[in-house]
Amino acid sequence: MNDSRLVRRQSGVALWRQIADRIRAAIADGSYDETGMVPPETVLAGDFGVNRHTVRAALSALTQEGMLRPVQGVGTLILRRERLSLPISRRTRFTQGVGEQARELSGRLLDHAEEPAGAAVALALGLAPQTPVLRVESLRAGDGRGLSRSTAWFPLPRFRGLADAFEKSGSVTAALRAFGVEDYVRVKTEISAVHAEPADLVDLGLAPGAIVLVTQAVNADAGGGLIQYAVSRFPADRVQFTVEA
Amino acid sequence: MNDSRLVRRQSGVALWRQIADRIRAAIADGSYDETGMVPPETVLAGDFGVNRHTVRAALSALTQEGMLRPVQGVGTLILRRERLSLPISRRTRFTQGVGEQARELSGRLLDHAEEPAGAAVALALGLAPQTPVLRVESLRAGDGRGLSRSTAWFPLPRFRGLADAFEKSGSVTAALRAFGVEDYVRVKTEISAVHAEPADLVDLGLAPGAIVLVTQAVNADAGGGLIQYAVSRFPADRVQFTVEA
DNA sequence: TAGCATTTGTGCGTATGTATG
DNA sequence: ACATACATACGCACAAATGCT
Repeated sequence: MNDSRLVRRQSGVALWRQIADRIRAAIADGSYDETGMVPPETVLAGDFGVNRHTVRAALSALTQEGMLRPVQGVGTLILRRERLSLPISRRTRFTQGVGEQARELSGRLLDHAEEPAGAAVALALGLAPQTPVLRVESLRAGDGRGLSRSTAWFPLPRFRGLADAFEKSGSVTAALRAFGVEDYVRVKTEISAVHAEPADLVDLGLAPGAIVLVTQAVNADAGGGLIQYAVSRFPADRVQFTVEA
Repeated sequence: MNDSRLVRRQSGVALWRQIADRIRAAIADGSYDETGMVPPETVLAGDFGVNRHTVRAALSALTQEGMLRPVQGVGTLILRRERLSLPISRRTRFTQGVGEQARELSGRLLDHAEEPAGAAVALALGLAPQTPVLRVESLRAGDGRGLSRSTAWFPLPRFRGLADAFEKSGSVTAALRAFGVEDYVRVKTEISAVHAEPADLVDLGLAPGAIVLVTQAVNADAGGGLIQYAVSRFPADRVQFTVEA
C-alpha cells in the first residue's frame, strides 16, 4: 500500500501499545471477521516488523481488556462487542436512544452539591458568575461496561433536590419531569476527543492510553430557558455518535 | 476544574507524552490565556509529580509541533491556542464554517479513481455491491496545519469527472454545482474517535499516539438522492465539532 | 553598574522499562 | 529464562539569559 512504517519507535508510545491500538481498530472495522480470530503471533510480528515478544505484550493488553481470549494450540479468539451508537437529535434522551442496543442499562448517582457557578458553567447557562448551581455527577453503564461519566449543572433554586429525584429514577428525563419540565431540547452540543484521564480509567474501566469522547451540551425547556449544562465523557471504543437530519 | 488527577506510569505511554497531551489540552481550553505562557517547568513538574527533565521532554515535543517557544530567563510562550470548531448542521459546508476562524485555508486533491463499491460504500449510498463509484481522496489544511483527510465516494456515471472539477476549485460544493447539484443536505453523520494511523501521521503531521476524530457522512441532493458518502479524519487536538439546534 | 531572583539550558550517574534475539 | 541495547525517568548540580532592584 505505502512505504510508511507501521509502528514508530522513540515516539513516547511503546510499540506494544501502538500495536494493541491497531489490532483493536482492525477488530472494530471487521478485518478479522472471517475467522473470528486474530492472526498468529508470528504473522503479526512479521506484519508489524517487530519481535514476537512485542506482539505478545500487545495481545496481553487486549486480553486484559476482555477483547481477546487466547486458546493454546488454537489461536486468539475475538470476543465481539459492537460499538453502541448514541443518537444526537433535537430531543436527546440517553435511555431511549440506547434501549434497543444494550440489554441491561443502569444509571448511578456518584455525587452532588450546590456550589457557585464557575466561568464556563455561568457562560453556558447564561448566568452571572458565582450564581449558585446544582452539580450532579453520574455514571452510566450498559451490559456491565461503563458507557459514560457525566457532570451536569442545573440552575438554583429551581432544581433544588433534583439529585434525589435522579437517584430514585436513574433517569434525568424523569427527574426533570418531577420538577415540571415536561419537555426539553438540545440547544448546542460540542464534541471533542482526548486521552483518558486517571479518573476515566477508574470510573469507566478503561486501559491507560484509551480515547474518550467528550461532549459539552446545553439543554433548554419548552420556553427556551436554559436548564442544564452537561460535560460527558464516553469511551471511544464502546461508543460512537450519530447526527441525523 | 480540580487537578487531583496524576499521570500513569507503566501504561505503555511515556510520561512525557501524557504530559504533553495534557498541556496541549490545557492550552486549547484557555487555561493559560492570562499570561500567554505555560507555567515554569519546576511548577509543572510539581503539579504532575514528575522530574523537571520529564516536563522538559513534554515541552520539547510541543515546541517541535510549533505550539511553544521557550525563552531563557523569561518562560515558555504559547504560539497557538485555538481549536477550530467545525459546525455540523443540516447544510454542512467545510469552507463556510471555518472561514472566519482560520486565516489561510487550502484543499488539495490527493488521489482519485473509479472502482467498484465495497460493502460499506454500497450500503451507505443505497447501491448494489460492486456498482462503479468514484473515489476521491483529499486533504484540507488551515494556517499551515493539517485539518482533515477525507475519502469520498460518488455514484457513477453521474459524477464522472468530478475529481477534475474539485481539483480546479478546491471545493466540493463548487465541484458538485458544476454537476448540477445546486444544494445538498446531510442525511446522517457518525462520529467516532481512534488513535492516529501511520497515514494520518504523514498527511496531517501528527505525532504517534495522537487522537483522530472520524466522521462518516452521507449527503443527499434536493431530491433526496444520495450523492456522496465520505469518511473524514480530523486531528482531535486541532478540531472539535459543534452540533447546533 | 552591580547584585539578586527567576527561568530555561546542560551534564552526569543511576534505576527501571521496552524491545530484540 | 537470559543477555544485550536503547529509551525513559529520576536526582542533583551548575551554567546562561532575563528582569528587577
